[in-house]
Amino acid sequence: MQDKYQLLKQHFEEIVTLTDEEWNFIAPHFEHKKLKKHQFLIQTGQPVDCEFWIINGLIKSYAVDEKGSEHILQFAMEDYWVSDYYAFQHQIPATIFVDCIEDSEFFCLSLESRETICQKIPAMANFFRIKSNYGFIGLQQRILSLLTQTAEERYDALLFKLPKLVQRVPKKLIAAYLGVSRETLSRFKG
Amino acid sequence: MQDKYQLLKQHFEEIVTLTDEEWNFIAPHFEHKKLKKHQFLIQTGQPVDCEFWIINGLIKSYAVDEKGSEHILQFAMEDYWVSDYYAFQHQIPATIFVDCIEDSEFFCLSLESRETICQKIPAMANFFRIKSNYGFIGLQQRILSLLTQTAEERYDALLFKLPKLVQRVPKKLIAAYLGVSRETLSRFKG
DNA sequence: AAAAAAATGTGATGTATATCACTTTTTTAA
DNA sequence: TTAAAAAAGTGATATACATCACATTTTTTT
Repeated sequence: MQDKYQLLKQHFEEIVTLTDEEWNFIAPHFEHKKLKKHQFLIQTGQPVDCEFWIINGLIKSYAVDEKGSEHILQFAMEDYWVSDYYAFQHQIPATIFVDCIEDSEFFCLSLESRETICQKIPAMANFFRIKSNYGFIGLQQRILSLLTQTAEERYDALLFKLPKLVQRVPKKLIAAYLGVSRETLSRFKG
Repeated sequence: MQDKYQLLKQHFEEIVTLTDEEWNFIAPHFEHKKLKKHQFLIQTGQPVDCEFWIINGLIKSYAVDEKGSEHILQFAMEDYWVSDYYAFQHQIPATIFVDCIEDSEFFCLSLESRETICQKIPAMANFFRIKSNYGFIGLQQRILSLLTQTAEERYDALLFKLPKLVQRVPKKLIAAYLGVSRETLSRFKG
């Protein structure tokens, strides 16, 4: 399992540098876990103990509306972070689901651990700051795409940006991510 | 002008604590500026030298599509941060506009200054990390609202959340923020 | 390998919202 | 304080997309 921790260390060191001493402090805060396809990391109403860093597999976070339709907030694959960040940050019950589209392996980090790490190790505060910045920018781009583009344009853009993801998951999930019905999406492009 | 700097210090100290020495290092990196209604902080094609912390007034950031329509990414009022974060982070020309809806006063912070401050003062790395987190969460909420709600539901939610903003700005700007035409918005509610 | 479940495709129809055109009201500036 | 500009309201019409219903194909499970 040690090799999985090396992946995590490398992930941090893409952005900041860590001494061995720092890494030895950080690593024990992360718990390694595996789940199979269709299993949940987070369910609405339940406490959100962790955020997750994906080692491999494919995970989705999504809201379910009154009619029972899914609306996908994020596809998370290897090297991505995912949680119900609203609930995690405020330490309240989850309002979204997070589950595995494929068998997945990941590390769990509690809010308390994250704060401890960031207080103790400035490089990690910078790591999470910079990651969060990029996340923010990505979401702004997505909001612009929702405001300025048609559903078909958003589909084309996603096909261009993440062609493998579009192959990898059922089209109804792509539709739920783009904000379009699966029937309408099925009529695009050809 | 010193009092304006005190507001900025208080803004940081809502989240982290700073020694006098730290504050003396930080403050000179912020430049105080004022602009009048309709003046630009950022224009597409121009370099994005700064992010901005709003002291007072009202500012909007928005994209303009091929047809010339505005799509509003953010309304920024006192105590908010705003920039073209995509361009700012990557140090490329702006792809959105940022201008004043009302006469406004703000502080400017360059990317270089921000990074210097965060490297030198861990508390500030944590400040920006935490701020960025909240920003990320806010954008996720907005994406969910765009995916799950009708235009009228989004309008009602905004009326509930920021009633004063809805009073304060032309409805066509509210429409451009919600992702609905001004005509349709004008038919809501009553 | 067979049966069940899930995903996909497609026609018919409905609807939320966009667009266009014009009028009225309010705000801004000369 | 008057003219000009911007904002707001509203009818008529157009359209992107949703929904429903059902057939077909693909994947999963036993």
